[in-house]
Amino acid sequence: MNTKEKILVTALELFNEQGIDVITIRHIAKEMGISHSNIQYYFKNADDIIYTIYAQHIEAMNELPVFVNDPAAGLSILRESITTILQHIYHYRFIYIHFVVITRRMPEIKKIYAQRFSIRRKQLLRLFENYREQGIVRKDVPGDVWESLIRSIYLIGDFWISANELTTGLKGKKAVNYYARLLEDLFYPYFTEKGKQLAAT
Amino acid sequence: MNTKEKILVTALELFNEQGIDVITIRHIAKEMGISHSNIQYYFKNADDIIYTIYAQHIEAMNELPVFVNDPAAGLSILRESITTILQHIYHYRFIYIHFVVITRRMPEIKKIYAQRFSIRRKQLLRLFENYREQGIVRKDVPGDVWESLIRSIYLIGDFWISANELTTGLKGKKAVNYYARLLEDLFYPYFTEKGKQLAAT
DNA sequence: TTCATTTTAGTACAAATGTACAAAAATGAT
DNA sequence: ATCATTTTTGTACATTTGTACTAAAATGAA
Repeated sequence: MNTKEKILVTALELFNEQGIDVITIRHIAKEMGISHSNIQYYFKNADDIIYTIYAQHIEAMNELPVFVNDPAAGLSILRESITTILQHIYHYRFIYIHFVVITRRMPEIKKIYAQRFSIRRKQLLRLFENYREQGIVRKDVPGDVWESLIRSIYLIGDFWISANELTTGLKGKKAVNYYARLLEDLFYPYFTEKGKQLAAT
Repeated sequence: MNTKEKILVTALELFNEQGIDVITIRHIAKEMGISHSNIQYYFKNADDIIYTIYAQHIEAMNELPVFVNDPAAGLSILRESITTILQHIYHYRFIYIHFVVITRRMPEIKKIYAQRFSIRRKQLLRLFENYREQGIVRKDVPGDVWESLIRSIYLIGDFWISANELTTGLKGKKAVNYYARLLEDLFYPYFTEKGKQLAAT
């Protein structure tokens, strides 16, 4: 691992533990045992590091094979997709803790975020349609409500990290599992009898 | 309005507009046209102001007559309660933007938050039970799922402000109405036919 | 009016941060 | 081994912020 990569790893660790309002380039340098000028050689400032880490995260997320939609898609796809995504989010949790502040300082990130949302929204809508056709979820739910559900899923997906720190304070897998379950429970009332049976297995 | 009150009002405005990571005591003083030492006379530091504003907010919230539960409680109670609460949250929106950072710096706030959650949770559980007995919502939903629903409502309630800034960027009443609707839609699949009819009026 | 108290202002200082720059050290191709 | 390039370090400076302290101004009771 070269210096640049080490900086990114150390920065991620410190940001996750203490927050971007506390950690400066000098802290990262001290933690690594190098001079802060050395970090400056690779990154203009702390925001530059944050941006790079965010880009890494988004790239990793975009490459995930989640919500893949084959005609006989089961509920495991939904479940596994949720867990995988939450794991990635947990790994980069500082981003979500400081999401608004980060986007205020770096508006480009907002655009990247909006693109991702748009893609995932369509994926989810298709998956739900698929489930409807398979009789796994109810057919009597208006389109508006599905749209709202997707918004809610996204909102929870983006801020469960913050909610967790505010309340239960779960760590690692426990946190991921707890909030994966919360998201799954959001679907419960949409299941048909068939859906419930499928969900119980 | 005396100086102390003016400080709180000005601070709230600046925090809401620009964030606690940007606004210092000196900014508030400049905005008010007074010396920063004058602010220091009333508040030890910026955190002291934030804490005072938070306490104000919680006090106002605790006095709200929301989720009141009479035997024939209709859906309007739920709806109006949601809107009222979201309005208050919007007024103090900077708190929710910086919630984690604030609680990290002032752990007492976490305790106050936990108390509030516990009270509201019971209120909501009772209201749901009431609705179940009235046949407004379904009786075939496990207790776990109700618990999850409350958690989700709370999570969205605490972070819709952030989500809004990240995406739609709605202002004032438009924001409140949009997210009130989002929360209401969360209930949709729980309604019985009677509930749906009631909701449509 | 006098005088104690409250309120406001001015100033000063240490610490931290972002930033810039020059020099030293390390690296690697020839 | 030489030398250009890359990497790393040390230092310095302006700015901001929290904080403390003193003095001035305003207030109000006697």
